[in-house]
Amino acid sequence: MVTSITSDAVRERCAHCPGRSHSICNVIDDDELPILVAESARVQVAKGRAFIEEGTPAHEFYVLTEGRVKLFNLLPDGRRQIAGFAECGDFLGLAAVDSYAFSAEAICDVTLCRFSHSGIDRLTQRFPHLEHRLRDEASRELTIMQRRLVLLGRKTARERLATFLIEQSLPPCCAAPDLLEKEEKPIKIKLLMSRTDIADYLGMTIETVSRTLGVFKKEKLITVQGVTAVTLLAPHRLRAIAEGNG
Amino acid sequence: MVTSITSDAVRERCAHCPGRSHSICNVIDDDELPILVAESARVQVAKGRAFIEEGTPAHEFYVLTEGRVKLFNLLPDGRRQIAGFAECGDFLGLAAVDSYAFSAEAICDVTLCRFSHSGIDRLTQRFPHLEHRLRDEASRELTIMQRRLVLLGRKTARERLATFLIEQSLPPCCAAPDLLEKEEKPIKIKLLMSRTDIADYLGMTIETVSRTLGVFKKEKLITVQGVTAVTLLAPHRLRAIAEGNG
DNA sequence: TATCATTTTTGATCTAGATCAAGGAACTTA
DNA sequence: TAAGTTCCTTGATCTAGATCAAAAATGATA
Repeated sequence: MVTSITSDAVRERCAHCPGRSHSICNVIDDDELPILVAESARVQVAKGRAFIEEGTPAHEFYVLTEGRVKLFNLLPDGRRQIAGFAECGDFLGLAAVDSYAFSAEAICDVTLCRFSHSGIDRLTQRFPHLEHRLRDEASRELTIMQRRLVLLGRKTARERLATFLIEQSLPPCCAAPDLLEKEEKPIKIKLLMSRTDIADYLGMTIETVSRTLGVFKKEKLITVQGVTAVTLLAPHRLRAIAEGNG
Repeated sequence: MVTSITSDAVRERCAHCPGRSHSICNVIDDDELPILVAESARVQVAKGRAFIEEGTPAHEFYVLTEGRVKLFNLLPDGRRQIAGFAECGDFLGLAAVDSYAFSAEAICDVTLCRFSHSGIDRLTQRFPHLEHRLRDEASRELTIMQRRLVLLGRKTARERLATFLIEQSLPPCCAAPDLLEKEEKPIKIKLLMSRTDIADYLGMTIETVSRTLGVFKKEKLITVQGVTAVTLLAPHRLRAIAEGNG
């Protein structure tokens, strides 16, 4: 009786999980969810807390189910490069050979599902297509990385910020700015990260981020409400700038 | 009789393949090589020829078995970011969702094994651990990407070039500069790519590459014979510079 | 509601690295 | 061996973005 209740509760956990549809979990049928649940643990991480540290042995994967997380690397003197902002459904931990190649810190209060490597091994044994799904996930990340290299290596501050704004305007799981509709209504976005985070993500300083936003404002490309709310007035022009035209 | 000869010849092809031990092929037993061969085609690409073009539908993977390849992205106005230089044993094509996220061009005459996606699907069906091996390969690439983001986003020209020289001094398949012996004898390396390629890899200009090499020469960190031969006189100092100290 | 702390914006100045412009080397071709 | 080509180095100058320094806005605390 008790186990049955638990099992139901546990299935609920996945069934209602906001990450379910986008995450790797979407290759597991509903009726097999208990197996998934058995191999995972729900974890809460408070805003500002790091839960993966670069260089430590990688024994776990995470599926982000609620909140946002920043992934980053540090140089010995404190210079920081943010590799990305993970959101609901994202799979964390692929960028690791024996130890993690990055650190992860919660931007707000966060919920994750933690899987041990051995747990994932058991799951891939049981659900062979999960392994393929993981490869897909890795491929997706690699394509994102390619674009990021171009951004950091070859784009101007203006182009970087435009790219960032466009990225932020895209729905989760759609990481391809080019493949988007050309409709021209303003897009409201909420920046959930600080200017410092934006700067460290784009490889620039907070001052340049601030100034460039100022320029966009003057050019009527955006309006800013408060600090975190931005409206993209001319998404297609921003997209052009992001791609190196404009 | 003929088929038997072919089969032998074909097995030879893999058995003596310089990429065999490092590439994904190393998860296939010798006696199963014919299956691998049946799904692959040997391809030759002449120096300077591109064989993967960013944005085109991704239907194939490649294993590089001889020569070197540059992987890159272009902006519409011609700015170029080289994501990496592939070498013997490297697996190409993971950074693709439906279409390739990068272009690939032979730096010298090159030999590759081409696999169709469907061929790889058949192989992973037959050899389930191959799928895991592909994921590993992707993970390895992702860790390299992390380091590259730091380089492009946060390192100085000096640090970038030091990183590059150290990278080039590492044996193929060892992509972790930190994990290396501290021995201090000079290391001779051969740069197989042009200054332009180096610049586009490091996110700088050829002039800065040239000047920074000049600085390293003056500081007795390196000597240069001709254009392509470089001797690292003080690898550990270069390593320190690469990591952001020095 | 006032005070303090933090974050962001704005301004003034500086500089690493880009750009522009010649020279040199090194490779090709005849 | 000479004459192009192409690639690399070196020098002079410029500039995008960094750094330094306040002011303004936002948010937290009491």
